Amino acid sequence: MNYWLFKTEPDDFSIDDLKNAPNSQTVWDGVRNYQARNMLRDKIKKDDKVFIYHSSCKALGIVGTATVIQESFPDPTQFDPTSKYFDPKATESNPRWFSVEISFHSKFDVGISLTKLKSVVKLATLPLVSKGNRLSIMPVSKNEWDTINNL
DNA sequence: GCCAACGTTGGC
DNA sequence: GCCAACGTTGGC
Repeated sequence: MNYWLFKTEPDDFSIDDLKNAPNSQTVWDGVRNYQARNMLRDKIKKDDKVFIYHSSCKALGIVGTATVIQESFPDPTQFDPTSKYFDPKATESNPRWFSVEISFHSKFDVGISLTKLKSVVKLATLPLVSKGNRLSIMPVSKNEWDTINNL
């Protein structure tokens, strides 16, 4: 099993939105970065665990966890002309962007702030805490996962 | 709102 | 394939 961190802007889609979604699940769509795309397409597998991170907001931090329930399928929004994620260069036979579906697992009573994460020496390898990082999907090692869960 | 860091685009 | 210009991300 592998571990991941997904960023989301809570004004757009928060951990509560995930929890309150039908069946507490959602298609993780709209990722438009090739490095993140490759992970969604090739690496992220059913039953993998995911930290949900709130970005570009007041309370930056990890706010809960989710589980991958369906792996690697074409992101449907790339084919939808009414979607802001529509990509005219993508075709059904040659999709450019991929998604996974995740299910809510837990919401932390108190989020783990970015400041806190940056203060933990063992988490220095986490891409999230490095300057200029822009990956919206990133791998988390088992050690990092356990460390964060025990904060 | 600012701006550093990074990714993408497109001319050559 | 290089790289300047541009666009976006995202913390502060």
